[in-house]
Amino acid sequence: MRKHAGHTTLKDVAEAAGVSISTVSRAFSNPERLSPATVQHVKEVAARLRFSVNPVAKALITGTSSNIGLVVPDISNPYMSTLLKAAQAHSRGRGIGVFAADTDENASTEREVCDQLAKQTRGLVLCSSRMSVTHIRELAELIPLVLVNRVVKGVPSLYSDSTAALYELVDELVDLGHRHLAYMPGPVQSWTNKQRSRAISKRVAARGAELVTLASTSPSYAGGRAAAPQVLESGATAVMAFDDVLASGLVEGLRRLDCSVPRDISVTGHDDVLAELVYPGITTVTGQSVRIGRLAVDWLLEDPIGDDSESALTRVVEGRVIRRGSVAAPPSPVSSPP
Amino acid sequence: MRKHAGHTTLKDVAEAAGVSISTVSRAFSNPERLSPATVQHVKEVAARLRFSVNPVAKALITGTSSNIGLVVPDISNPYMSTLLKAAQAHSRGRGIGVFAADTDENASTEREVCDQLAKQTRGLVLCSSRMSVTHIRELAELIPLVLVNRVVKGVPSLYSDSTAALYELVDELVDLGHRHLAYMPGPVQSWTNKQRSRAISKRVAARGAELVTLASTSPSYAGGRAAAPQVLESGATAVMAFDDVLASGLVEGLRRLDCSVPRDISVTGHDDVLAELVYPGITTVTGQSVRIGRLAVDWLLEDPIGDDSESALTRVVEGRVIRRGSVAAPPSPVSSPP
DNA sequence: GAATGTAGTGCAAACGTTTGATACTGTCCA
DNA sequence: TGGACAGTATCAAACGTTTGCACTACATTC
Repeated sequence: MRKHAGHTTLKDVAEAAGVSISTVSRAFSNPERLSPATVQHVKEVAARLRFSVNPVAKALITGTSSNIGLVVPDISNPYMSTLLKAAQAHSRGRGIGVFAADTDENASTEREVCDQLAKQTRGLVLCSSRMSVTHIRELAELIPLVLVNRVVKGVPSLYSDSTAALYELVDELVDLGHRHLAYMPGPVQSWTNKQRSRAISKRVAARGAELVTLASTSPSYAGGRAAAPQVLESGATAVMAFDDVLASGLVEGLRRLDCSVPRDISVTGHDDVLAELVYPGITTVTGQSVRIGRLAVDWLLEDPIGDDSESALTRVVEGRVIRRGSVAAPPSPVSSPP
Repeated sequence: MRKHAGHTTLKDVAEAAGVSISTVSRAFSNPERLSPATVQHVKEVAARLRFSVNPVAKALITGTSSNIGLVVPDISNPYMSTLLKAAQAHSRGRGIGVFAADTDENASTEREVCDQLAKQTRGLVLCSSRMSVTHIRELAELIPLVLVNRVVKGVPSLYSDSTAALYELVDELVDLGHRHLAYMPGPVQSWTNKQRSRAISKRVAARGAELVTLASTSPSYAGGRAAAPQVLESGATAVMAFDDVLASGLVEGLRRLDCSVPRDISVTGHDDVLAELVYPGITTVTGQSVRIGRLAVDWLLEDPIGDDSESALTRVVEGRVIRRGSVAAPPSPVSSPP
């Protein structure tokens, strides 16, 4: 900050321009209350002195800052980095800075980070928060909040609903002849994981097929890869993974076991990130990261004049299926010799 | 921030504890100047009132904040997200928050972002900065800076030097029999790109082989994939890519052209991120993202008592080769029928 | 020609801290 | 008994803004 070099302040500009501090301040924040001539003069002097207002002093006096915080469990997940990039670009367009923080999937780290952020930002976007409902509510008392991909009653919540898309996917798999499906779960604390799991098991049951939920692993590529033996053991002919990261890890793990996707096993992912990077491309559901990133920022910055009814506190974008090459009919059963 | 709820202040605590504001302040910032009894009493009251100091007021008065900024050209590049995570975790351990910003590979966005950040942070880590030397120097006057993977005279610069590792890689390729190598470049403004390009062409020339530098593409997976036809056309039997992202894109692009890695063409990457995710695993050079992230933070936070000699302004970590499955001997030339 | 209105500008308080200077209270020693 | 000296605690100024209020000067109205 300063100390390093004497930043120019309102006072410097005021002296140089021969006006009062308030006048300089108003030249920037409230120019219509000044004569056009004064405004122009002040702005010229300010530009010459390379003045720009000190955001921390401004934040202190106005009680609000031009920064928002964005908290994510894991920024190396491409879904999150895409969302962050979108949110950031969008905010910049509105003169708002984004304070991004990674919590390493850890609820208590998340809490610390949020407390820290709450006092320096105008609001927080919490992505896939791992905190307890209680803590989230508590935080919401302190600072405006938008929850992404999680719903907590009474707190603005924005998520991508992929129920319909997952139904569609299950239907396609069953229609292709799959009778034994598996679900590869994401982080246990994840709200989204519960949603996806529920949607899938509901539809699989409705279609009279069988679903086994695999043991939960690290929500990473390595985690997905490591789960491959477990998948084979389960006897499933199609695996629906929590997200693309797990799905692509699984595909690689299966390959190492000489099991080919989609010939031997079908695999689906979620979020449509990374899914086109691997071979074969993975059939997935869009996660709408870009759109959600922008919407979250907009909502957070919205004037809270809107009604507070429960329905107004939930916003949804719909996911849809993206078909790539990781799904096929199950291998025809080869009767093993008795 | 506040306005939403009445944050408790020093004043509130002071009243509740029956002491002066300064005493409360010192209970936190300078407890040895108070009697132990007072300190304990104040801290109890403060805890009961859930008080914690307002960082913006503190920043204003002390002229320094407990936040640092970290600026990256593209956070979705796994090298950068790994570095960010490391820097952030490390900073948190030291009570420092990290303000992360993505510049979309754009020098002018970067400049804006830095100016904005400069006034609210105690220092900036600029990763693979795309700004001009002039702008960087200008910024360094304003605020403590650490440059990562770029060297500018007079400004603290930290980078991973992979010259030796690249020499080693070139040697291995040539020793395997490759005579026609290609370099797939990264972003043109990238300092690292120049370094890698120079090291490779120097060594290839020294070994009497031929090197063609491909046209530069978007530094993304899609960019690498799209360059595959150009690679085939070049006649090279081994391609050294700027980084793993490009390398893995290229492998996929080649596969789509029915060209197998490493049977038909050898490919190497750089940074050791993503390189194990794809098939085949890509032979690469470590980028030391985690170590660099931590070192950068440490350096930025160091008391600047050290000498300012030129040598003290450069810190280096060495890259080393990681061998995976993407390198082999060139295919034996099949004489086409006349 | 006095009263009123209005546009432009300045004064000073406030935001929540930190911190050097200062005041208070004992204790100890001469 | 008085003075010196710690050890504690308070006072008040400062950081760089914003903003309600007051003030000036001039134009307009009666």
